[in-house]
Amino acid sequence: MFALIDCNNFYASCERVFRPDLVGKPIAVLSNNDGCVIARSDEAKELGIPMGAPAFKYDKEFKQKKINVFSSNYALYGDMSKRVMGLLETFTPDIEVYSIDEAFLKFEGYDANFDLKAYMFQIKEEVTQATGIPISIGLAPTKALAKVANTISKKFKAKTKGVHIIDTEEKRLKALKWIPIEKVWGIGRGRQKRLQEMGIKKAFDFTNLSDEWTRKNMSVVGLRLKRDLEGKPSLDLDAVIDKKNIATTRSFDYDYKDYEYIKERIVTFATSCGYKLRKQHSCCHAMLVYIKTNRHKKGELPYYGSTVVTFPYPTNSDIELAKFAEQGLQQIFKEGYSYKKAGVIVMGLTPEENTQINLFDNSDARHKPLMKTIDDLNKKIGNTKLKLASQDLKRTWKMRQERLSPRYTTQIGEVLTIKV
DNA sequence: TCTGGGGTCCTAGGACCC
DNA sequence: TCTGGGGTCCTAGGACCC
Repeated sequence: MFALIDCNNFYASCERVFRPDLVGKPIAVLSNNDGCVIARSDEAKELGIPMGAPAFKYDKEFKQKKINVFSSNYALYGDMSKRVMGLLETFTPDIEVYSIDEAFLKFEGYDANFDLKAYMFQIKEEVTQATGIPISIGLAPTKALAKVANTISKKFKAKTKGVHIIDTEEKRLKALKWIPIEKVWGIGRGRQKRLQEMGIKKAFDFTNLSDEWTRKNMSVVGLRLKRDLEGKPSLDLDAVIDKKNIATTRSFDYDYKDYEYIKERIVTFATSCGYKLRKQHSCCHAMLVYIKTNRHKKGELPYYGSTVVTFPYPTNSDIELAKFAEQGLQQIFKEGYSYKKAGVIVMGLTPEENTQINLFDNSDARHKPLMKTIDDLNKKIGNTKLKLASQDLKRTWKMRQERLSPRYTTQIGEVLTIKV
């Protein structure tokens, strides 16, 4: 059996852990730059705050409805996630951390007499008790069905108490006849449209299609999904492996035309990728650089420029990455446009140790100890105090975060103080 | 003025190999 | 007239996820 465990309204719940006065009150969490709503508590959902709502359009409503609004606090969410996942690992060795707030657990070889249902409730209680984060659990013979079960557990919270199990054919059919096709894991906008045109409304209708049709029109991905929904396990736990791509991309606070400004941003994104690469002991062979104009602005010409720079050698040195990033930018930058967003994605990742030595062109060997020194120093004296000369020294990761909560669990200066 | 960021997998087609 | 058969690797683009 597979369990899909997911944290309820995760970011909003994290904010609530250290603010018990907010229990029962509406909470909304904003994206980077305080752009739009990316998480809501149940209360905020009931007040009609939609997912993705642009913050500047909803400011009045936030005030009127007394919604507690927060900037995203990834230091807090990341740490809370680690705590939850760490606890889940104590219940089974077979676990796949699927996202910051979700994990699949696999239960294999349990005795028929073993009460998995009671075990699920035990997990739920222990996690909530130890972290303060409420969770929901779906348990079923396949991953896709566990996802369905999880949806049901949340939709009918009063009845399920946050745990739903699909362990009989009857329950499977009931679930599939209930769940709308667009709510099924793996059915996005494109496939939903096609299926609905064919009159398919529920997951159950989808499972009635032939394997041949599904394979032909939805590739093996669709077919695996269909089998999984039929209760024939076709998706297994994915091993946790190092990332294959690493990206740093940001929207700017305003639109910018100036090459020097964009260059500084791109270089900073490249060094951020370098840091993430070194952290997982990888080098990269190539880098995609892109810039784009503001798609929401009317009357201005839209432009999207992107290019892939391949390197003669793999590297994770900020200095070299910055150089390649600038080369890429020069290829795509066009005067006269106002840019709103840019990004750097490093690709072709290889392990740091066994990089191939090239006869003529190699990463500067001196950079390795230099980068280590920089990383260590930054760790000691504060995040990204030490920078490349091509970065702006005054700029401290310019992001609007006007309603940021304290980093309660990762900064000693920001832990809760108790007054006696 | 203000609209997020970071990933994965699959397929088709081209280039190239023996 | 008739023009093999089987691979690999890479890239771009699509679809999807949280």
